[in-house]
Amino acid sequence: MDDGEIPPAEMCSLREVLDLVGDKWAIRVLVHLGDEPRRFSELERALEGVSRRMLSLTLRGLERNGLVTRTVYPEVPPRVEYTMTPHAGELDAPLHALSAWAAKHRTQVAAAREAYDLANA
Amino acid sequence: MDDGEIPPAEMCSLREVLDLVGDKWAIRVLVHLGDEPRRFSELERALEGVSRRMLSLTLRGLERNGLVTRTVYPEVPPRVEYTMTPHAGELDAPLHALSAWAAKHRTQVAAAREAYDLANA
DNA sequence: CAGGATCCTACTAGATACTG
DNA sequence: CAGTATCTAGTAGGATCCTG
Repeated sequence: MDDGEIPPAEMCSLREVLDLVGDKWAIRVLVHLGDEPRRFSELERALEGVSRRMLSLTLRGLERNGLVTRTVYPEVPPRVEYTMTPHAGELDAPLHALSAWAAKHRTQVAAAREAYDLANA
Repeated sequence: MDDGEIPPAEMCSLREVLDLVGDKWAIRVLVHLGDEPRRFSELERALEGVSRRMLSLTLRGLERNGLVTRTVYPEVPPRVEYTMTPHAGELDAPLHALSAWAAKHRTQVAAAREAYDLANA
């Protein structure tokens, strides 16, 4: 038995990451944060389709898990800036690897889907 | 502006992968499949907590997207075996990278969460 | 053995309105 | 500006029963 596969011990790690950034908006938020601080309304405009509520919840989750820093400036009108933490920055490489996989296999996946749907019409 | 971050073009790739394996059971199924063919009941026992329904739906989804092959042996009682496709096999490395990140940052994430919860008690 | 069909519930997320 | 609160529709998922 060759053992190139993922041992059960890593499973929980995998689930942990997905619980952190697997939902609909978390990754988009992180990607759009990049290394520049962004304001709430900037993100709201950039992430087309996100509701205020979901953006708020997503940011709170990311902040809670230490992936995003929230800074409030005591001005009028209020200004709040969100920044990626170094932890989140290190997620960049793994995410690249994932998206590379997707790019490479996109057509095959699409073809498989079409074939499947055709067969089960 | 240095540009180590993920360009928007990769965003959709990322979402695609997550749509493929981001749900509760897909990755666990893939991991447990490894390179050995597995039967439905094997998976059902191995993935503690999965319902028949969800295992069935998950497998169908993976099959539809070309990540899993389903083979029916015309025997009595019936035997069905599931196998990872090569495409899915190549997902291994990216997933490793992700779980490595989780392993490395687990304690910090946990600490961040505790701190956050404490602050917002 | 390997599921499909059905029912029912609990959480998710959108829309809208209001506040510091 | 940067959110929170409330209400509601849609969906994911568990339990149960049935079939080739």
